Amino acid sequence: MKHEYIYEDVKDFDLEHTFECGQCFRWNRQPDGSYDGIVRDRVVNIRVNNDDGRKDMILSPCSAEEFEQLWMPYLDLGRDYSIIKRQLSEKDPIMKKAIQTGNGIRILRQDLWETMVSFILSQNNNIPRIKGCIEKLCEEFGKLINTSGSTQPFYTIPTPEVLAQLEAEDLSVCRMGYRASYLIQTARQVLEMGGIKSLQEKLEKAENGTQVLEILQTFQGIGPKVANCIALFGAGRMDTFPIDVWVRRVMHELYGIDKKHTQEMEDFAKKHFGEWGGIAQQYLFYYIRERNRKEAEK
DNA sequence: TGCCAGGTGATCG
DNA sequence: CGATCACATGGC
Repeated sequence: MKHEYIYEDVKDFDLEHTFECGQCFRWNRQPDGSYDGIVRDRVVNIRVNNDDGRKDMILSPCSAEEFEQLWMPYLDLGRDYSIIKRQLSEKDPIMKKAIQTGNGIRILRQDLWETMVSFILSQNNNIPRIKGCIEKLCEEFGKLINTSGSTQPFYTIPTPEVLAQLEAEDLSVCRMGYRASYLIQTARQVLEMGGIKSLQEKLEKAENGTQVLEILQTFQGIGPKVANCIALFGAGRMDTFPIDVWVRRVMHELYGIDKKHTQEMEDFAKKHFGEWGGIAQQYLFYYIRERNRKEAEK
């Protein structure tokens, strides 16, 4: 009998919107609508019982202690999103609509190294293929996770120590193309600076968001966009604003900013969305992709 | 078949 | 600086 943990009456949380808004790559929808996810060396299933508007979140397997220490912060459940949503909705009808569409998105507080790997692989790539590259990488070079009773094996993300010893050809089985050498070089750079813990401390000590981005951009394969994603999803910097092709589309179609004017977009985001830029960006990202998906269906 | 995908690095005016 | 191009891979 698996141990379950029930988090009762969860607010502002939607499984699909949170796990399929492009911020994470190791959560998979199950036939019953629940999600299996791999985080560090844990595997868990999360489902939500929707009872007359009241939602209970059920994690399995999960102890009370594990919930407090791992899942509570990971799922960002300590934050009151209703205040943020209200602030963003005011004075901006476009954002208001986007928030309605992606209602229940939470920004996951992911592992720093995992986000570095994930978003280095994300460049000039599409989400299904990114997921495939990451899974193959874990299968080949990660550690098998002990899940007693599970039919299917799960693996961790390989550490910088493991990846630093490889050559680009070793990764050819993962089909990540030219990004393979970026990954290896970045792993080596991380070791040179004393390991991932050391980088984490460095980021925590940074004076502001700009400095965080500067540090991240010293790694091979990490430019402005990828650095913003790592800062947002892997370092808890909610004040960042990753600008990718989809956000460019939103900024152009909905806010009337020229697609080439990146600086103008950054200034607009800072002024308009301020400290919650990252959350605003996720709503916009989800909104435009959802709209695009529905258009394609027709 | 050519274009696109959560871009970046290198190179050239 | 800003513009331009190559870079692997697979889906449509």
